[in-house]
Amino acid sequence: MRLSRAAEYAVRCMLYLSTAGKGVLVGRRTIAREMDIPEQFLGKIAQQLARAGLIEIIQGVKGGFRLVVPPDELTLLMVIEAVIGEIFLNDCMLWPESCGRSPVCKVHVVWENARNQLRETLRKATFSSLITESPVLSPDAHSSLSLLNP
Amino acid sequence: MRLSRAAEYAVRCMLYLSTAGKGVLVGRRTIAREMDIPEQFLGKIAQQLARAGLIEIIQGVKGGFRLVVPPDELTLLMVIEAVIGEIFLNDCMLWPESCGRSPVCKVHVVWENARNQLRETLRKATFSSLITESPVLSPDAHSSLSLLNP
DNA sequence: GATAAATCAGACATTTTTTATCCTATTTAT
DNA sequence: ATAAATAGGATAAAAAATGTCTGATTTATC
Ligand code: SF4
Ligand code: SF4
Repeated sequence: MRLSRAAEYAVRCMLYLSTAGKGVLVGRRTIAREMDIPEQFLGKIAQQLARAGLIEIIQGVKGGFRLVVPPDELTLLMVIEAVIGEIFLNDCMLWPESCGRSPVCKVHVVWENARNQLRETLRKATFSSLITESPVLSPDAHSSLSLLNP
Repeated sequence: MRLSRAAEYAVRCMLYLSTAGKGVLVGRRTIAREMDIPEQFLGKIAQQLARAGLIEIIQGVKGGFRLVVPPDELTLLMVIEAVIGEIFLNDCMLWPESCGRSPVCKVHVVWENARNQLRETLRKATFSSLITESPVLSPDAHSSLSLLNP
């Protein structure tokens, strides 16, 4: 029940590219060094991000990656699911037929809600909001903090 | 990013025990057969549930498992975390020192909120509510459904 | 055009996690 | 005593995650 390292690397890569700005070309080596990602592994991850249409990969001398989607349209969910596939949390979400109980199972419904909630939270996190310096509390800080003391 | 099969089996086992009622002894074989769980594997999982204080294991002829906690105090979160450990979603939740960015990282904060939200959802799901027959919409059906159409 | 610097993409290797099963010991009702 | 049941450590098999290697390809520059 944890994020894969590959997805975390993808997020870091996109943080760097978002800071550079849409369309700005950045070398793979630079990103790997600055964000503590094994360079070859980053190559593999970048392939997935490119296939998902999030970045463009440039070959040759002075090659590298460039952001295709503007940071304010790019979400954590997009980046993570580009790498690990759609989030389902429980197998019976993806294959309801794998468990005969699914049509009447209330646990199934809980997972459904949990999944929607999680994906919604990740969808709301745009990269433009993630790369801004953290000066003060965000507007919805209260609703977030309220979760800490239930 | 998916629940382990062991945790799903644990949930099913506890569903069965909750239906039987607190303190009622049920044979391991019975549970395994009724809930489609490999019996030996169920034995391993039961050890974890017992260590967490959720069930009691009785040896000998006519042995089996019995629920220690009343179903209305037993939550999905308790059962799942008894098996897979506390949910953290991202490694930097458990070990903030694993990433030097954690003190200022806004992604970190998103994961913190997502984690709290998920655990809260699972904490609200008591087994007494999970085993009731599903006749009509629950009181909070609207808030749940609203997530489906964001 | 040749060269060199960069990435691509498939195959391969290693490690970790998950999912069990085996087998002997122990417990307990009869 | 016997037999039915679970305990618990060891082990095995499978799957997933995490990288790395290598030859091919692309492209700026000389
Ligand atoms: S028992 Fe319910 S939650 Fe578990 S796999 Fe079946 S449908 Fe899904
Ligand atoms: S970059 Fe942020 S989210 Fe990723 S590991 Fe570091 S602190 Fe956690």
